[in-house]
Amino acid sequence: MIRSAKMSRYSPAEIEARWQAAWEKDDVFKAVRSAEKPKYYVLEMFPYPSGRIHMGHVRNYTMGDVIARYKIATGHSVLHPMGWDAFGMPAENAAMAIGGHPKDWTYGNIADMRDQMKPLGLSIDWSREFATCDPEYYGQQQALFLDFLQEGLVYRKNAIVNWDPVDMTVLANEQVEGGRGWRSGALVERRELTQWFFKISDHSEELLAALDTLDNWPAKVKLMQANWIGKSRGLQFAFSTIDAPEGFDRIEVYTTRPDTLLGASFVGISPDHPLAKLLEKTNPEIAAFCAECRKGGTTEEAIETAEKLGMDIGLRVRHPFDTSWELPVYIANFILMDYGTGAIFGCPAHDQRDFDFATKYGLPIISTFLPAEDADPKVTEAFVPAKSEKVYYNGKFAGETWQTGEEAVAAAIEACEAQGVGQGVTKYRLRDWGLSRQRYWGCPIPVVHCDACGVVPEKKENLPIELPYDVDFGTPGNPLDRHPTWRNCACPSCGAAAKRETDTMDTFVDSSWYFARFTSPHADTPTVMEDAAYWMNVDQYIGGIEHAILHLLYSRFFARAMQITGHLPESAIEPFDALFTQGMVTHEIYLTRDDKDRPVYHLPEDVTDGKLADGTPVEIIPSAKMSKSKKNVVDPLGIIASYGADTARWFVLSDSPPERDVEWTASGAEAAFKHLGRVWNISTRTTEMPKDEEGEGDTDLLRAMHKTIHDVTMGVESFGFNAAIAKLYAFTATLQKSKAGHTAQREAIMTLAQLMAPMTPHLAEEIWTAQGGTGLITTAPWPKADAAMLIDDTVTLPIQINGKRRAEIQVPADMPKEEVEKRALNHEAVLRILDGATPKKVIVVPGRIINVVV
RNA sequence: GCGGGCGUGAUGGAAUGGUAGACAUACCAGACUUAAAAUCUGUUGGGCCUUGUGCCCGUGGGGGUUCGAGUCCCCCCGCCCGCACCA
Repeated sequence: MIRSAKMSRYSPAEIEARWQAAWEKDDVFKAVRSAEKPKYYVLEMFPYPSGRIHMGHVRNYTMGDVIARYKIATGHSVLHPMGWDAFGMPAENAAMAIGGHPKDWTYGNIADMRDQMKPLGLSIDWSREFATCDPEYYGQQQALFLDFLQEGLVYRKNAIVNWDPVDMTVLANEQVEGGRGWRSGALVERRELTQWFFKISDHSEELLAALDTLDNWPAKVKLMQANWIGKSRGLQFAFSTIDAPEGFDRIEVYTTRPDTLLGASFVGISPDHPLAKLLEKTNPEIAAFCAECRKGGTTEEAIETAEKLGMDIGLRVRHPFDTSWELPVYIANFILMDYGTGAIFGCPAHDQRDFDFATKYGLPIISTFLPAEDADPKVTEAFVPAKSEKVYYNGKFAGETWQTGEEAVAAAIEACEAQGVGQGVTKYRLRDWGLSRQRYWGCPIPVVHCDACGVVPEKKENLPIELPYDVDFGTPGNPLDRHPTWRNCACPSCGAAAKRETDTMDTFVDSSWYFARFTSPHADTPTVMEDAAYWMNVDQYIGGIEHAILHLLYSRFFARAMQITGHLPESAIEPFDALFTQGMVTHEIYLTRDDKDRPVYHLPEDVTDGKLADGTPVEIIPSAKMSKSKKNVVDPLGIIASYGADTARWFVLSDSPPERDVEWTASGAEAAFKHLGRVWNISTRTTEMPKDEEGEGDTDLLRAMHKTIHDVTMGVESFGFNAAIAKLYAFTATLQKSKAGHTAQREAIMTLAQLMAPMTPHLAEEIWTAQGGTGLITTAPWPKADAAMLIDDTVTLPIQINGKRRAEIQVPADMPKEEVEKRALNHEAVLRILDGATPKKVIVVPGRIINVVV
């Protein structure tokens, strides 16, 4: 039994540890399957174990915690787990930079971060914790991989990587800086390797169509995913070539704008197109050009922003509608082999990129449609109207003369098919997911290369294939490749000596099913159907908008793949019922300049009133993402030490809407702390009040209380935490000024504590106990607003004249519209402004507003 | 370059298409105090005059829809996120 000390001053350091111990002792956050209660699964995107928590974590996990605690109070059986996205490059980089081993570094960081997280008082079931680098986890991931392989969901093909020719190693995109390797500074090249792929593209249509079922996802995320999948309807057809090398008498192209076929002025192929590859073998000029095109990074951004280069390879093709019309063929660096057929036709009049290209290489620019019938067909820039806009087609082709782009495309496909020129095709931009990584600190791909049997899956009983510990990071590249013995194994098929695959998996694989693993985190199969069926789906998923596409799309694919392989029920193929994307925590940047005018950054604690300790004024850059290099960081541990976790939790929720960035300010944190102190003082005052004296305004206080219950409940349910907190501030002020009697005040302060409990659980427990509440506030039922107390007898309606507010009237809430209108028109100010004029129209929105139009 | 989002007082922000600026910070003023801190109370978008129950302007800029726009539509500017090997 917990007895609070005699209440005097609000001292979080003392109460927070005590209540955390109480929750742990009672196991209140242990997720238990229950037959009576509805379940609720709340999950925040798990962190990378960098070693230090930052304010962004505090905000993210506090939001999830508010939901979890609210759901506990509303009678749910709650699953709120935590784990670690623990594989990845930073651990290897640390090993290279400062020595040590990725495993030791990672587990050390996890221990540190767990220690930093626990004082926040989060409602997490720590018994379910795991790290993706635990062999227990990644062994099950290997089992999933083998099942996917058997189902044909995984295959091998060649793909392009960034190659550092000096370090002789593959580079991640972030390791390519301005087209050069980050360590060696060498110009990066593109190189082909055989790699493993998940067949996510087989599910393009499904993943696109199912977005419509995700009612509780932000529309922007669904839109981004839809655009990423990129479904298009176009025409695939061939240009016949003139005197081309053998096997290339046709060049297949795909276009989404067949209606512009009469504006074609050249054919472009990718430097990786089979024809380009053939020609570069014998033609040194073409070889040099292709090599030039292959310089630089592999990102779409790098390719799209690079200067457009092309080379006329001398080959000519015939236009499908006019065999006397010949077009040149260019190799061009902006054409992707991965999309369509790796070949396009260029229509400079209606595509800005083609326009720039044609201008550069002196190619003809032929208009096929115009904004108006009498518009000048001479083109000075690409005319690219929305596809839904009607335009005038000046060349004879297909469909109406005046039609939208969409109509024209459909008509063009139909016409081409009828003439035997190609066929209508639906394509998707989404590519298969390359999962091979030539790195050590990841989940080993459980396959074996046998001279006799080829690529053979490892036997499940040999899992997990564990990473060897004795590796060296002295030289760049994958230490698994260099390991003296680890690769050696017996072929699972024929038993002969064979070699292990040394590639490991993309860390996106690790994070694509962890949410399912949390439902049975220590099982010896990836999931347990019964547990998965009970806890899935995640009812509320919370994380950063930066994961809007890849992580969420991959997870959606994995849920389908796991369903196909019998690891998830059909009901869980859309694993996240509701998604919320939260904003960042930002802070001002403080800087001075050195003698060369370079910025010198200063920590917030070294700056007071815009000055350093020695009086030097600092430049201030507002609202910047917290980053170590800019020194605009606030350490949550320091804040917890000064003010307590409740203050940190309260502040990160109070100042901004959760989906937007919040600026951390010292004064804001101070204010949050003061406010919690005020609430504490009200509780103390209540306990010291005479118990049997009559007060004044009991009903007014309780009315305000019920309104607050209503508003805060709505706020929590709709992620309006900042608005909910504003209501709590207002109610605190009302309570503080109230002269109500003890019974009403006690009810008010206990209710206030309950409404605050999801945000400031320690303070809430302390007040609950001080007021004689039963049990823990954490498990006490959420207060219910009394509907009768929410209805006002009279309402104040603003009166607008021509949309400008000119007066207001008080009327009974249930007064009929006609009566309200009559009263408004007889209002003194209204009569004065109307000055005898007759209103043309009077709009009365009951309970809202009156607008008089003259 | 392409896709998505955001932009409101000195500051963070509030506002189912219906009183723009709730709530908080900061500032200023007052109470308490020998004083300071702490605490409490109050004022504060800009402008105008005739100081009123007053008028005009005001939600990045420009245009539009509507009785009514911060909110919806179009164009522009700025910032942020993503672009498939960062997590």
